Amino acid sequence: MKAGRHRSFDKDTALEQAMHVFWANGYAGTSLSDLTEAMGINKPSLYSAFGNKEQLYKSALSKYVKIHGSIHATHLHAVDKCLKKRIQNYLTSIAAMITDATLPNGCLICLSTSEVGSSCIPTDALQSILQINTVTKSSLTEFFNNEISAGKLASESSAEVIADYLISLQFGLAVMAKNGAKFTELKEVIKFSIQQF
Amino acid sequence: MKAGRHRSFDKDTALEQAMHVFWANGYAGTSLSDLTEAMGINKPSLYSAFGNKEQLYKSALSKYVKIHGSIHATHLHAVDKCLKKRIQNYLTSIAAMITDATLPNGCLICLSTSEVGSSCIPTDALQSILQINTVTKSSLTEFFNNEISAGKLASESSAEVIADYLISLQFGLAVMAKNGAKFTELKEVIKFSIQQF
DNA sequence: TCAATACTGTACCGATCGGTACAAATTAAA
DNA sequence: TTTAATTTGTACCGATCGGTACAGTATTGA
Repeated sequence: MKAGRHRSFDKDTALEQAMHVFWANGYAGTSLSDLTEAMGINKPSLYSAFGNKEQLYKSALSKYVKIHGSIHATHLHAVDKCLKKRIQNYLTSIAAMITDATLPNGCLICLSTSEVGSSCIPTDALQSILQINTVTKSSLTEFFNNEISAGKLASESSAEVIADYLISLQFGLAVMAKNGAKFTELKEVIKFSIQQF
Repeated sequence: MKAGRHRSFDKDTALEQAMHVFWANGYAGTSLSDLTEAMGINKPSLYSAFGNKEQLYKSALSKYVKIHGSIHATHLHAVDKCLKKRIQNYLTSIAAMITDATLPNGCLICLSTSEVGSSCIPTDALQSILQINTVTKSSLTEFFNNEISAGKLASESSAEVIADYLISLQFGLAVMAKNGAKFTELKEVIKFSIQQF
């Protein structure tokens, strides 16, 4: 056990609370007071545990990807279902999350991407955002290439384009959720949007 | 002619420059210094001509809808083309704008909608944003209902759902543009996304 | 018991935030 | 030529921004 006074808060739950604040307000719209209030700690504790606002933001992005970003892809790999149904379940899983009443509306990655190019986003944070989107695109592209190879998807469009289509849909649904769209409405949109498959 | 010193700047071009700043940085990410610098005026001039930051923002939103929001719908009503082609042209027109190198990336309405729910957006501005999206949805719904009545669109989904689908696509493409997507990439996505029609 | 170590709370830092008071400057009407 | 009206630039307002110095308080190991 290390010497010295113990941290009086749980670092992981504090990070989760910070993530929720960024998720609701964006990077530019979040102040340190917003963060410390939600995390239940004061500024020196925040800075000693997480660095600064930008580093906390990057940590929050990572946590978001781990907790709320990666789960949906499991629906894509449910081998017993047809491709169309798997994509529908994938998108529906996202739609459920971005309209979940116990969470902020929308998607943190979509919101962060919307802030790309804003003069308020520090360079390092910007790189994190672009990196996350790059990973998403390449894993979706790989997925669709595998489906094409397996003969489960025949399209004039490349796997890359179809990946872009899915990502566009995710982003679009997330903004719709910000606008107050309900889960049932998004499910209807999803049903309509997957007729190509 | 009214008495008193004349305004030394053109109110309309100043508003247009303010619109570009909000378009690039969002409401929370835009400071008065950003605005006055871009507009080439100082704060008292800004306040006397436009009220305050929030009112200037609402004026910028209106101007955006007028200049960059309403034009695309003309493609939907080109009677000589089939519905699918008209929708493609509509979306392509949007894609061209949100990737136009002479303008900020993305779409101001999409960005504003992403900021809905953030604690930084004043209530009045929020109402403006929601109102714009409501108008878009109802006009698209009306459009699709007319197409259905004219026998040019047969779908299991209602006009409302199809309208939501188009809006979701617009939002999604706009966020893709923020992420650095090129016009040619978005055109491919659009081609894939309109196969239902 | 006593250093050494690590976290907490208070109180502050300079910079910037949105917004304005006020005087100088410019204009049209009297 | 004066008067009234309007805009301009400067210089400022209190509040909040992100960030930190420092003293006090726990805690462990010696």
